[in-house]
Amino acid sequence: MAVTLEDLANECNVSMSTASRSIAGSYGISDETRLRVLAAATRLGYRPNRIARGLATGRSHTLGLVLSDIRNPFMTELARGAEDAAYAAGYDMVLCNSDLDPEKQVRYVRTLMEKRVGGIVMNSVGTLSREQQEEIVRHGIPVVLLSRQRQGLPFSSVTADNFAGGLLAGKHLITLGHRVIAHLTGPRQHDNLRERLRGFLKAVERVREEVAPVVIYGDHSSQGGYAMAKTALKKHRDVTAIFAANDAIAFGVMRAIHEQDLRIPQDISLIGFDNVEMAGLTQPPLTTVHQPKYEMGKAAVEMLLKLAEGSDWRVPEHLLFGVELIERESCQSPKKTLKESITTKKALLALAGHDRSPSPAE
Amino acid sequence: MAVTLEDLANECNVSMSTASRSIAGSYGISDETRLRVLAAATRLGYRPNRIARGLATGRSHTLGLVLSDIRNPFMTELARGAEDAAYAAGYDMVLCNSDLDPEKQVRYVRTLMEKRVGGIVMNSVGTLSREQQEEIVRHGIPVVLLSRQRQGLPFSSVTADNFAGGLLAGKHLITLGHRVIAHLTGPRQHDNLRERLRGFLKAVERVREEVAPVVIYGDHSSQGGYAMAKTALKKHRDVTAIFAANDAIAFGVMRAIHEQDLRIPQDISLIGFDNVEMAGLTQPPLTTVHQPKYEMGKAAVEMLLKLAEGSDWRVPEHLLFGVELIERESCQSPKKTLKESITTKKALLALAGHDRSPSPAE
DNA sequence: CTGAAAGCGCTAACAG
DNA sequence: CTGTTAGCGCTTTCAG
Repeated sequence: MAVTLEDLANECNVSMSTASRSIAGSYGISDETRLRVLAAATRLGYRPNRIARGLATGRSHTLGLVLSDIRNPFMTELARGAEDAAYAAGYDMVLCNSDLDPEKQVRYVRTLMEKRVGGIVMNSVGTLSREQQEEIVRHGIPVVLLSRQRQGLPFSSVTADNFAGGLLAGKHLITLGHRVIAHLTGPRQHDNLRERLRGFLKAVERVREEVAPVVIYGDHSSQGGYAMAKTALKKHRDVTAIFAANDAIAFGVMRAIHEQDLRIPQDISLIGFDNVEMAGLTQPPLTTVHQPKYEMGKAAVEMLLKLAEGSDWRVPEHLLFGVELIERESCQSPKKTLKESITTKKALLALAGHDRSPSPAE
Repeated sequence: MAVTLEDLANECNVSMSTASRSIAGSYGISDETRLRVLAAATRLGYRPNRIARGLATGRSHTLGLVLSDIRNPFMTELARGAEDAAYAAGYDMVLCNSDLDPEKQVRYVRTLMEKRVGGIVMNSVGTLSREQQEEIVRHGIPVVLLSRQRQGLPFSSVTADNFAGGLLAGKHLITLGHRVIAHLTGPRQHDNLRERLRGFLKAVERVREEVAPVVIYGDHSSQGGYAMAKTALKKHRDVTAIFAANDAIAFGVMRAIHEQDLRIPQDISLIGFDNVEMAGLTQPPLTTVHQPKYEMGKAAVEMLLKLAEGSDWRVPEHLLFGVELIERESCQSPKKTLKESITTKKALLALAGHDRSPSPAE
């Protein structure tokens, strides 16, 4: 049905190899024949069959991306960076939503391996058993872990500096003068969240005698954030600031705070983590720790491609991206007097030091 | 390097066909040999090479999904529905972000065709030239348009009832008593948006003599929404309600309204469209028109699979999903007296008729 | 129930 | 510069 290379060769009275070379643009073909073949190709509407080519060359020019759920805006950004890098290199990217379900995860990885993809960017290894991970290693397919790390396996990784981020957030709140700070986070086993917590605690440590950190574990989603905030606000009435372990949690917190008829930042300061797009659009705009999500996704497939195309076996690389505090309008110093309970935006901005103009004292 | 079917066959002292049949689980193999082969397969760590299989069978068990940008939460939801349906059917899905760039679009579609995918779910046809669209038709690859329609081409489609949605939104605002309503939308050529506008205008028409609709065109993003709201609020000071053509626009509108020190819904009612997840998390939660995004994505690949697997040529199908008004807290009747400028949530809910308990009068 | 053999469409030595 | 010849790893008639 479809026109094949052989048809094309016949049409031009050349051998298949000549036709093949002309299409591929390889060396050793006279301009004249190449052009003739190319012309015939468009005339006949020839489309190379990449799967045949893949069988012959052993490379599918496809990559796999497995993550828990593309609907998470954080992942979405990673995915976009990854896809762009793949596209730039002439690769396609198959998307796999594992939902952290071990069975789906395994099935996806198997399929990818069976399709002989050039490599896999993986965001969710946690649920893979040791044995399964070793199966992957044995198979020899390049893998890079994205926003995730794993000890003891020869997988490369690209991550953000979660510890530094936690430290940054903690410091910011402390510098602002907060002394009773709640940190709302997710499951204890979650490596990234654990690092953020560690960073936060480190910040607190420096002023150990005056600061009371309260750590609440829950679901790292907006629902979880809502629930955790409710308990935090009830149990710890003296809390003046909340550090949410990610922006989704922070959104839930905002809702809870508003429901209590409290104001952000006048009554409670709030800081998030990730800097997803929506963080700039809430009321008030959320101060948060920025992770270079797009760049991380991009870097992950670039690293993967190096592994996939480099013939030699290399030791795993680990790329660590820096993070950055994005100051918006959800934090201010805790109010001590009624007077400091400022409501006009202008005054708030001035207080938060948002004014970018050169300070007169400098 | 990798163990092949031949290796497996040798190991078991059977022919390749027997081995093949055992793996595929086809009929006509004694349980005994099948089990023997299967055992050997796991023992040797045999992984079928799907690309070889694809070449032999002519089916790649892969689908393509091309959309403008996965970072748009609306698309993300479509994509997830699509991917789930693909997974359920044993297909993989390659993700293509076209950015509405004609060149990328073409390159993606070509690659997909060359990889002999079973079909393509397309959200962005608009930028394809007539000629290119016909190339696709000629190629014979199944295509279903997702959240997009195209006249004159034999492409199936699944869309939401945008007209009904616009009507719903308009009616809601009018019923609430609003008489000066602004509709903030995107480019005029955008089919879905045009339908929403049409629905809105239809709602307005019924009370033509008293209602003044003002339509503002801009960018259908939060930035665009912000900008459009600014002009709307400046030029039309009597506006009491805004219908944003999608939730992203609405988020920008919220920001603009807050910046003017106006309140939602006390001063301005706001209604969106799409019902993305974040709509339930803003302050106040956004009233909006729900599109069954996930289901639409799912339905699109199910339809595609029918086309891909059904041998016979069928006429294009068009699936139209209903929409639904989700009443949250961003709308109320326009205030006429100072007294009606209610601020407590309880009173607001009562006013908006959110109380689900049986009304005493019924 | 099992085996032999002919491809699927393309690439890649290896000769000319 | 161009043609010949083997495969790549699997499925699938067609015989037995």
